[in-house]
Amino acid sequence: MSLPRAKLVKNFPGCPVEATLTYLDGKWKGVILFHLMEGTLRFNELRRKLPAVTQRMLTKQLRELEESGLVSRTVYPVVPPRVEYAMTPLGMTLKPVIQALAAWGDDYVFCSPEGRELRLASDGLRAPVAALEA
Amino acid sequence: MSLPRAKLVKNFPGCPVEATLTYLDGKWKGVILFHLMEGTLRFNELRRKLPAVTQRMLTKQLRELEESGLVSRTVYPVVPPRVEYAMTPLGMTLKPVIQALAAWGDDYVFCSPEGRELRLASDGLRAPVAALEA
DNA sequence: GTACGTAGTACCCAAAAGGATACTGTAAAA
DNA sequence: TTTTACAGTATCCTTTTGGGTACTACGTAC
Repeated sequence: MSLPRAKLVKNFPGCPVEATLTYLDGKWKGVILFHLMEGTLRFNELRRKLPAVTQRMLTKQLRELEESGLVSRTVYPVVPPRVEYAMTPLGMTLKPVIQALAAWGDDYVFCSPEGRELRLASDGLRAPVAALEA
Repeated sequence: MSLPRAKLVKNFPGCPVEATLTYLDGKWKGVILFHLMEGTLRFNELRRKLPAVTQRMLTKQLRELEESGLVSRTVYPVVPPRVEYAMTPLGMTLKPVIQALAAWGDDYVFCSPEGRELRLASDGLRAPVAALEA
């Protein structure tokens, strides 16, 4: 739950930024939304796209997204169970936001060769393009 | 530090979104960036804009932003001390992201009248049609 | 008859994030 | 002379977050 963060939103201007961040908060929400933007996925399909997430965590994040109304959860009463996650229309309105986040990440964030660290394109800001080609 | 989050970024596609989020993480970074986007501020000026933040927290968040290279810190060796915080050119590249976050927050997030809760515009989406067309 | 895939829960624990409070030193103002 | 403003640190404590492991039920495939 992100209520602690939410609680103080009204205390300052600039809050729309924090307000949005409140809903994107949690280690996996970003990726989940990113993937669901491209289409409905079943629980384990999603899980396979996020090799590092545990079942518990995925469930938790999905529940939070569902509670926010950004993602819908449809249970088909069959056996074996079939549960589908999809963006709601409201969730879809986040598309420009997700795209902006993805674009900036693409341009300015590097995973170091070892893949264990993040780096920003810090040197004086030559073109983002150069950063990408490199 | 957001390294735990960073550590797994390379483990999945969609990571540019998470990567960006990594740098925006922390309860106050969003607002701080929002305010600094509009101009340089001294420590206590910033503090007055964020009535709810403690000194310790503000310092911490600013240090992290500085370490990321998004914000610069300039100390004038006078007494009483004068320290100015400003966006770096790299930080400025976040402007579209911050704007996207702010726009979505403005359109879809409400603080309840009592100001203690966040709500999303959930009812079927009468809101900004333009956002949907995009 | 055993294992597999489905979509989860329950329980416990470690780490990280956030917060409260008190303290620093100097100079100018009241 | 006491207070105020400045920009922080240091210490301790609580809350939140995230993760590990084990467990469920059901039906099908081997």
